[in-house]
Amino acid sequence: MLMHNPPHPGEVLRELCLEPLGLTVTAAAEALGVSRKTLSAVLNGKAGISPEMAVRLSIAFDTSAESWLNQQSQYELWHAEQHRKELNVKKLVAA
Amino acid sequence: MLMHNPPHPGEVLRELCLEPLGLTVTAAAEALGVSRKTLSAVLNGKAGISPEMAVRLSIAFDTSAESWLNQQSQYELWHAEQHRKELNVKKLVAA
DNA sequence: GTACCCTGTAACGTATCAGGTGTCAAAGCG
DNA sequence: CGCTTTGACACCTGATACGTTACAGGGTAC
Repeated sequence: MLMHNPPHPGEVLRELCLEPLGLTVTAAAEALGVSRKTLSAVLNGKAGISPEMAVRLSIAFDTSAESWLNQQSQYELWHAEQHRKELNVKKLVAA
Repeated sequence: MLMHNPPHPGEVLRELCLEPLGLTVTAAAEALGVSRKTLSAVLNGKAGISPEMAVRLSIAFDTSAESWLNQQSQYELWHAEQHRKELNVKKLVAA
């Protein structure tokens, strides 16, 4: 299982896509077809990477949409696991 | 890429977890700690598998939360890909 | 027929969240 | 000093996950 808090996918996005290309948030947002705020929110961890956003990233940066979505899933899953004991779930099959 | 419409993860859940164990929706919902309506919505494709639900499933059925979440991601991604051409995204790196 | 259980679903309210528009502070440039 | 650009924030909207309650329909047992 994941032991440590994974970084926001937006953090990875900034380091792996924007910075290497010297792209500003405004320029990247325009290319992606979203508002500056929307991209800004993603980059700062205020919003996740939606399936639609993953497709946008895959087109603009010629990457895999799945990888972005998987990163997002792992991030959300890690946070959900932190509340595992409060879920009050009964086991239906033996562990 | 995915060529065909993937099934709702809820459909898989019903066939792989509920039916083999002879579980009713009511019984499974109670064990999972959610309302019958919530589980029913998932099973019938009216709702997706949330990260929290994935953790619930992993506990109750001793399965991988990741696999459920990945199925959900693939499902959402396939639908998002269907609108790829309407997104108006500019390529920032060569394909 | 009557009673009971299981199911799906509609209506209502809650919380969360992606996204857009508008505004504002800070930094760069004439 | 102005002025543009950039990036972050506040507010509103639409969608969704979840809960409760209630209803209609199909079984099955009595």
